[in-house]
Amino acid sequence: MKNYGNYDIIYTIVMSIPVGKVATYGQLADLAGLPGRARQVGYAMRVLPDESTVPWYRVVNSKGEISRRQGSSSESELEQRRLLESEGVRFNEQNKLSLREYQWKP
DNA sequence: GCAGTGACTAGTA
DNA sequence: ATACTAGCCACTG
Repeated sequence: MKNYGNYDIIYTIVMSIPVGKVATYGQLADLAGLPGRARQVGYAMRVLPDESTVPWYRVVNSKGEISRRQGSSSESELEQRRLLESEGVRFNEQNKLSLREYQWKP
């Protein structure tokens, strides 16, 4: 089995995001001691197994939008939005959320 | 080993 | 508001 690098640090930080809050890929990279490596955070989320308890859906991009996987249907995107809305996060008419309002500030 | 890819981002136009 | 760029670097074939 592959190691996929050591993403445990990233997963640990993601699991500490409070309910109803979000974090950006770049923010998580900084917190994990990997400044400028937001793409690695994205990869860490991509390889998460479905049965994982890591709240991947609380991770959004720097514009407050939900980032799309390659070739994804709109369903996974809607699922993420639905999970966030179930925690009280509200999206505007442009399918964006307010980082000023919801971004986690550790 | 090398080139292409990408749940990213800050900058520029 | 959109579009393109450079920088980023683990992973893949």
